[in-house]
Amino acid sequence: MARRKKEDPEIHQNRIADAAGRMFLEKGIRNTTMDEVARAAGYSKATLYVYFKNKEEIAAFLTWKSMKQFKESLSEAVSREASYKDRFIAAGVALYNYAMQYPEYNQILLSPIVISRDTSADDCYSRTYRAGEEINEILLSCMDEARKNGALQDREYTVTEIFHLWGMIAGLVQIAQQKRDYLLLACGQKPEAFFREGLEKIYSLLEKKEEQAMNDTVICGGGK
Amino acid sequence: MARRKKEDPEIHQNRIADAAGRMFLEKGIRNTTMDEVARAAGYSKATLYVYFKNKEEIAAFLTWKSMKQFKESLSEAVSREASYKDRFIAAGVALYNYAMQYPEYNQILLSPIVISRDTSADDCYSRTYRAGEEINEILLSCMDEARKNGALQDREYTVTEIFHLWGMIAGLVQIAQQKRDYLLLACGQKPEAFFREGLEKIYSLLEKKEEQAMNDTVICGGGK
Amino acid sequence: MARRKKEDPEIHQNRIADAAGRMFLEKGIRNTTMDEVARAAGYSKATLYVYFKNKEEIAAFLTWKSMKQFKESLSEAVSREASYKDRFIAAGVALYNYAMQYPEYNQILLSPIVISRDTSADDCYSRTYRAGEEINEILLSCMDEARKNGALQDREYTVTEIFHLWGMIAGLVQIAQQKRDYLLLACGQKPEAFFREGLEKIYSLLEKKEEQAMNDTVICGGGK
Amino acid sequence: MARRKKEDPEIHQNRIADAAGRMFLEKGIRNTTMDEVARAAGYSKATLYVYFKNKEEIAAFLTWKSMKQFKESLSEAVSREASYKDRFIAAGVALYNYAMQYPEYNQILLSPIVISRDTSADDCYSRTYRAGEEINEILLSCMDEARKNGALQDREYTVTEIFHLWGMIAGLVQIAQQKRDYLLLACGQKPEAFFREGLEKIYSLLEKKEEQAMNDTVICGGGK
DNA sequence: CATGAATGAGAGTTCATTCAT
DNA sequence: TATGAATGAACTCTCATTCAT
Repeated sequence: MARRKKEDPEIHQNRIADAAGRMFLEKGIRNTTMDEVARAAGYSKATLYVYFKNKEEIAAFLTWKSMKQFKESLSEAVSREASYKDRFIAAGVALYNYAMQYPEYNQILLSPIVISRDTSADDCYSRTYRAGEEINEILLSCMDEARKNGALQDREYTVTEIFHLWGMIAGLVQIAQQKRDYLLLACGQKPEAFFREGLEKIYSLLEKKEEQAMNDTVICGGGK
Repeated sequence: MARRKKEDPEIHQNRIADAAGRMFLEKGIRNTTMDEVARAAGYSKATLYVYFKNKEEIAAFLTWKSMKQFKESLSEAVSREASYKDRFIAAGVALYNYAMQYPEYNQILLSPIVISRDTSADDCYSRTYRAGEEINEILLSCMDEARKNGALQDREYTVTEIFHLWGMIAGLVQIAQQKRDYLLLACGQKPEAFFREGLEKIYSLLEKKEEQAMNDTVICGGGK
Repeated sequence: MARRKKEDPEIHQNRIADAAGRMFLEKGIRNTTMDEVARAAGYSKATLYVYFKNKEEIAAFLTWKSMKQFKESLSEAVSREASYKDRFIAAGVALYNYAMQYPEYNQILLSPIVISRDTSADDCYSRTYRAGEEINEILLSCMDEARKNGALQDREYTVTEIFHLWGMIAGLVQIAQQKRDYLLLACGQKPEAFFREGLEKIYSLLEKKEEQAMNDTVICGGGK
Repeated sequence: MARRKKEDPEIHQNRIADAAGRMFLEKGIRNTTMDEVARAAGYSKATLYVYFKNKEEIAAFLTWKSMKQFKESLSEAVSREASYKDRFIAAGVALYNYAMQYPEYNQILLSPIVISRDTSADDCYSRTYRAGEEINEILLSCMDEARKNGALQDREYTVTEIFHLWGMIAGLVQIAQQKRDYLLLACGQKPEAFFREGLEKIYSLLEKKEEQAMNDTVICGGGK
């Protein structure tokens, strides 16, 4: 009873963020006014400013929450699949799904990072940052395990490499998402297929050479 | 005579766009007000709206111009280099440089394309679209030539593949650009180096390799 | 035609100020919202901020205008009356009437002066300041003339003295105005009569009186 | 017991009022928020409203307390001095000092009185009102005594006259206080000296003077 | 009694865009 | 064509005050 105080704020924050999230998805962040958020959340506008510094912070909060969700779906994905390749694909697909579900938060995550020197800070920017680190951890350990089991080329996988892979995959997602109509018109290809094929190519960069031997040519031929 | 009338407006458009371009680079598009653009261009604010439908169109116009510039640096890049690998690298670097110079226009190019069914239209969206197609042509013919000369795997290169490559590269650029500070801190790596390494990896996907020759089927079979 | 630009702003300023003035009189400055002013003036709120920096500036503008009005009624008052005593009384009554008509602006005038070092400035604070100086001039020259004509004690009248008189009179006005109800209840006296009597007392301080002559010198001499 | 209950709230009221008083002096009434008062007093904001109807009432309470203080310094002043003139001057100076110390409460006292018909009421407005009456008493009896001792003109001194004097003096104080900078710049005169001189002039209105005697009567007689 | 929480209301400001001339 | 002027529509922020517990 007495210790409800620590939870209360979160309830309201979530209620507001939920409403904002709905509006943001529906109309986009920029086209959603704080008045609309307030109305949708059932609070007064002033109350919004009690729980969030401003509109950007609501978006940042939702970004963080969406990232947490993504992290979970990612770790679920990599632990669900048996083969290492399937894990890789599942991870990529998780990113793809995330970007499709929350395009705007994904955009925010792709914009310049605010590096918080203060690791003890607990604002949503810091949380987002830390969530990013956790995602890196998941991927790193996943690849390391694969390497040890002989599934991947036998070298140390570094954050740099993670970022290489991540960047490439995110780039594919971006094309699949943003150029969806063009892909359909110009190549007759659905974004999922486009992404999937690209993802396989990226995976081939990691594969051990012997087994890697015989694929590829057909892929693209068959892709269409 | 008739031509003269068509040209006059362009002078003003360019004058406005130049001024806007300077401001946009300096302060970013969103943080530049139409007042500032008007002042910098030496016109009244209302006049801006005579030559451009709105602020977004000014950005679109500048995006198109920057894209033209990029197209030229790209075709220069691929024609300058002797080896096909160098051409590939040069093309990637051209994109990298472009994104560094005009991050905001690059962002715009990465956002959803407005497909103009009306190919005869002459607004800057259509022009941008057509410029995009020309860039695709350049890359396609470049790769085709390489293939014919035996530098690349011997298969038909499609727009899809171009987009795969393009997406991956753009993804690397994005990371290099947006996560610059993080890369320096977490991996001690400069963005150029990060990008360069990733670019080489992507190139390796294209390289002719005896062993690599005959695979794929598997992927495609399992992939879908 | 071409030179209408210098006048236009004034028209709107006045229109806004008029509307604001009406509202201010009706509900008081503090209880009048900018939205109400905008509505009453027939402009949008944003337009208000085109012509006035903020609410305070509207009040300052109206204060200045009311002061100009007062200056005129004052100079009319002193030029209308034949005897010097009547002039003095008329001047006091002018202040009384002013304070009754515009209590809030009078309050503003009684609050600390913003001394503008920049005499070339043309904001309404500077104008108010200059109008104050002009009022001082009127009173000074009026008293000087009276002195020369033998109606007042034969000594130099200084700004300090003007302020002494002014302060006393303003003090009476304030009591008459603010303590109106109390005066009626406790002394059964109407504010006008109360003020009038006090004013006569103050005037007696100036009157030439053989005996008073040297008395005063001492006061002033001994005062410091 | 019954008394105890009456006293407890006062403790809190005083604690709050003290804190508010400190803030008010430091930042002015308007610029002090209830949050600040609450923080300074060590209560929650809502608790402020348990002990005071609203912010204005806190100011009114402090005004009353400051007035009590003034009443004491006034009665001390008039009883301390031997000569009646000195008493008069001391009374004026007491007001001057009060206004300098508590400009905002002084302003409040100069604003329209809330006449409480209900003399049994015990809110701070009534208390302030009664304190005002007591001050009037002090001044009246003081002047009456002076008259009886032949120091002042031999006539009945009324509340009206007290208010005349009071108004004039308060007017001088106001000028000395609010126009301080102007006086220094335009007349090179310090506010204290300015006030002192004016005060002496006002005193001269009361002095016994054979010739002045009947002059005054007429004025007052004619005034009504 | 004490208070955490919520809020109505309004100030101030910004800006892209429109419109009459 | 060019533009001065006006404005709708926000966002951001602040605060006194209320109310349920």
